[in-house]
Amino acid sequence: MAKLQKSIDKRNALVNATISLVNNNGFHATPMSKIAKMANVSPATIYLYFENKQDLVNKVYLEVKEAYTQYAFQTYNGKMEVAEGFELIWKRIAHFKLKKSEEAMFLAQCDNTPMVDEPSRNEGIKHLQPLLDLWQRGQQKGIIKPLSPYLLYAYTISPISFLMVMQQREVFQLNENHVEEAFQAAWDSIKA
Amino acid sequence: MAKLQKSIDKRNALVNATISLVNNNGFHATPMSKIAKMANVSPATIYLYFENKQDLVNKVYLEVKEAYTQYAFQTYNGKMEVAEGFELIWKRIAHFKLKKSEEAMFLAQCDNTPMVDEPSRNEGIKHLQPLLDLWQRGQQKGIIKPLSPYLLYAYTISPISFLMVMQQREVFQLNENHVEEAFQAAWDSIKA
DNA sequence: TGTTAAAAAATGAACATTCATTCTTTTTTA
DNA sequence: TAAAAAAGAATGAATGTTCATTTTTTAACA
Repeated sequence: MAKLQKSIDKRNALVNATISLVNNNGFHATPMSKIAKMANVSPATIYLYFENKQDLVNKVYLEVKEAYTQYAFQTYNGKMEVAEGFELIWKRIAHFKLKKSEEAMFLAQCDNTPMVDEPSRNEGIKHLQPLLDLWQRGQQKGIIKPLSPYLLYAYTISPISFLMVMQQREVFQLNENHVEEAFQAAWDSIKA
Repeated sequence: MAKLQKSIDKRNALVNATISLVNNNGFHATPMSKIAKMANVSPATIYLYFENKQDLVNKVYLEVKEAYTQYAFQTYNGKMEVAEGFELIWKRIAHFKLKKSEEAMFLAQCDNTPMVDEPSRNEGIKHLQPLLDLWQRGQQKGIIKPLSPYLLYAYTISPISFLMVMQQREVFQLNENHVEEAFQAAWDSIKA
């Protein structure tokens, strides 16, 4: 009786407040009290939804990562042609990073600092498996250069992260042409 | 008479302790007391060398950034051929990021979080000017594609940052072949 | 259907701790 | 020996977390 009626809205508010505050002030300057205030909730309430601050940030990280890969692979299926699949995924990733920049920014911070703990970070890595599988398939068919997946990732995905940061800092405004150019550069650098 | 006899060794120890602790624990879990302890110094002594914690991290950031670009442009001069100059700089940057991974890691953290303040971040950006000049020269000569410097940076430099992180996490061991491959991919993606 | 009591959720204040910074004293340097 | 540098203890503010209490929800029963 009466289990799990905790408000999903309240939880979402906490997650969003965490993302926003960490993006703007950094993890070090984001006290629980501020998160609570922005979510219109008492500080104590956070502890009904999360064990502690570390658990909160871990969970937010994993959920955002999940949303990210969910978005990236949404319209992809394993039977597509390699080139077609890669273009699809690449553009979905680019779209996510540029349109959902709050989430992408948060991920960048998590991926470049020890603010999430090791287990959660390892968990987060697994989500990109479909892309790794696609690359492997491409390599077997001789469509993609026989390089380590880390190199493939470096050439194709990591540039988008940089562009996202520049975009976010309003130092550079990307348009559709840029995206197409960037995709071509990415594809050219890994196609056999 | 007796000005500036403050020990440069002590200052260096503080800088190095900051880099190491921030890399391993994050800014949020790096108290002044720990920095002092690792540098074999009293907490109060830090305030003889730096105004406060923010000033400390700003200065460390700028000094590491300085060392980075110093290293990157060490053997470059503005009269080199564009292709030659680019290869030189690119490889120096790669070398720095992979060999001096402590410093590179620290920069990555600073560049992806609000832990350094806005003025210092802007100051840090200026240091890459010689590379931007080289690109402009290359574009005038028709050697380099007419793309925004942000795109050029994204295609050529930012992949190394990703590889550095993977290297650091011991998830992937780069060798000389990888570096050569990565350079070729970078150059191919921007040459006209 | 309306009442009620137990359970869950939520809260604000309180707590212990940690932290950045400063104060006072001692040590080192010139 | 005077001035700078360094140290350690002290301070006050801030922070993560918990506690005691109130409010809301749920569901059994009249």
